[in-house]
Amino acid sequence: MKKFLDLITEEVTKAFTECGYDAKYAKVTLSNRPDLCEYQCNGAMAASKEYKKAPFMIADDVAAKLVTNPMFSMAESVKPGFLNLKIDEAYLASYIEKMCADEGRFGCDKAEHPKTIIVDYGGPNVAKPLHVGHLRSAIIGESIKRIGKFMGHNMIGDVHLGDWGLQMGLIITELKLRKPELVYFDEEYTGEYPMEAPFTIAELEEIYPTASGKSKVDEAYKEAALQATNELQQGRRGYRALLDHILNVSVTDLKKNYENLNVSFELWKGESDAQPYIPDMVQKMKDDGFAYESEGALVVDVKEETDSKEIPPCIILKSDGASLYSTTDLATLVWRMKDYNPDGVIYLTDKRQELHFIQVFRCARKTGIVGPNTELKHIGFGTMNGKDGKPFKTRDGGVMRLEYLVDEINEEMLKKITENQKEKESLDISDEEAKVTAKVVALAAIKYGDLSNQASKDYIFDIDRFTSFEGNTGPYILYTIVRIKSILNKYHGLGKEETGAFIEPAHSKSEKDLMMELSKFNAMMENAFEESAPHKVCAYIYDLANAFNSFYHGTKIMSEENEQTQKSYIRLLGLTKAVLETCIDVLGFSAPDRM
RNA sequence: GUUCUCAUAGUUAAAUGGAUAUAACAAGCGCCUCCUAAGCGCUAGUUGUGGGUUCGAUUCCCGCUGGGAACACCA
Repeated sequence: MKKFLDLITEEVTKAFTECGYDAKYAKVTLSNRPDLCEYQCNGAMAASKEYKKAPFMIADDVAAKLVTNPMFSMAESVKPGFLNLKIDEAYLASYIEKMCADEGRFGCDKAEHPKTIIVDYGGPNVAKPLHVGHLRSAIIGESIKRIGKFMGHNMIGDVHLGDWGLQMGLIITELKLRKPELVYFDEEYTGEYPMEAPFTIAELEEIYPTASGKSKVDEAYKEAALQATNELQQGRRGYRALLDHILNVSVTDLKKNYENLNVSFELWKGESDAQPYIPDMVQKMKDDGFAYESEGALVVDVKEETDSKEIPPCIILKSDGASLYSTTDLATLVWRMKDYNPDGVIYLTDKRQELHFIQVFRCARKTGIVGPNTELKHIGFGTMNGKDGKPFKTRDGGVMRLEYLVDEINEEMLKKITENQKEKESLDISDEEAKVTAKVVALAAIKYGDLSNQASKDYIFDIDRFTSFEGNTGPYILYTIVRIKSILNKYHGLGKEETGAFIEPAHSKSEKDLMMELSKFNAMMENAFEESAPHKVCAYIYDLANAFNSFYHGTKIMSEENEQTQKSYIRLLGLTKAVLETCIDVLGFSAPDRM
């Protein structure tokens, strides 16, 4: 279905060319003066130079053509050369009606040429609990993935576990110290290893920081850990078996935590999955003459003529021959290209890693790991700060576990719902329902609070503000949906049906405003996908919720006497609800029935 | 030191080069015999600084000031 703005642009373009002006000046935009008009075209001012004519004369010409067009209820030229347009109510209603009929899509067509895009987000380390630093990657990545899916693309989310390197050696070393009798440490052992892990997730979460702490003060301990890491990488059987256990135990726990955030991954690959590809990749880089030795390390030059800053070479192997971050990321690209040949790979990390990705991307292109048809994109997000503007910490200054943060918001929300329940006893919400609802609303508060900001910017995670639930918040959006559900339930509860319903031209200003917002849906979603910008979806549903609440305030739907008009209202409500629900779904949260 | 990035109301955030810069929170005022007042309406208040490009700049370019960040063997 064509975008509303495009339909308008087509008509305006016709008018421009009929008057003898170039089509390129017929650029229509949403009005930034809603008091004067709904859409505007400023092309006359730009055209005045070429045609050596006063801008308002050009605008006058075009306006004269558009006045008689049934698409517009108003087309006027305003000095110095603005062309102001208002949409005809009947035309708008017919567009909204088409949106209603387009079930599930609401006028937003799927991509003609679906792309395969891998989204690399999450990035948790095994054996370590998720902390607030993982929140943004998970939330933003999940939303970008869902927006892409809605647009019809083949989006593949990969959690990209941090499951390689010294941390594994540390855990093995500490475990050996505590339980030397385990068969994993017996080099003579050739039998099957036990199915059950020799530790729980709670123990694992304690073992790692303990080991990490010891390695910093105990040189011999650190040496042992490095040795264990090396043996693991060489493929020592018992250690590989332990790695599998660590992975299993961790992943089970991680899945549970991500599930609570309504975040899921198609792939649970990790850094360790890239290791088998490293030797061949490195050899090829050497053979092709890209990789050379510099200061003891193996590097690939990635600087370009046009760089305004120094881009250091991409390090492929450390002086001691070991691989590192960039090696793993490059090797990961090797298997991603081999297994999926994606049209794009999107990485979500903290924006401080920007240079790393510039190096990796350039290196991947230069060495031919990634061809010219695959787009590599790094979305660097800003830091989640506390109220003081500094990185988010617990009250005693530690790193806050994600679970605790979520629990805290859940509790706040439950309090709020219980209070509301006391005020409106007619709602009759059970304790059980309140609990479930609290979780749903809390998640919306957290996600909307994050996603409504531009990803690249730092933002302030203010629990007090997010739990106050007024204004531009997730709960406000949910509340709007709940209101609509409530009316629809009442309507259907009376045994009424919408058969034969169609959208009537708006009966009021607020109803027209609501329709105008709805008409922007397809263009908004397309734009949000192209720019990987979930905050645009947030801005849209906020506007839409506002438009609905104004309409709701001024229109008594259940007491409307004209049956056909009431049906039209109900149909409009149904569309509003569906669009809002579609939007919050791509943002990664959902609405309760009551709150 | 070099480079990048950000700077908008008391606060938190918006704005493909367009008219009178948009909201929310906080402040003040009003609206529940009416579909959930977690709502609606109203009042007051902002583009760090100096230049430039343009008919027109929050937006593009250059300088300054002030925050944040990155700068080869951590991830």
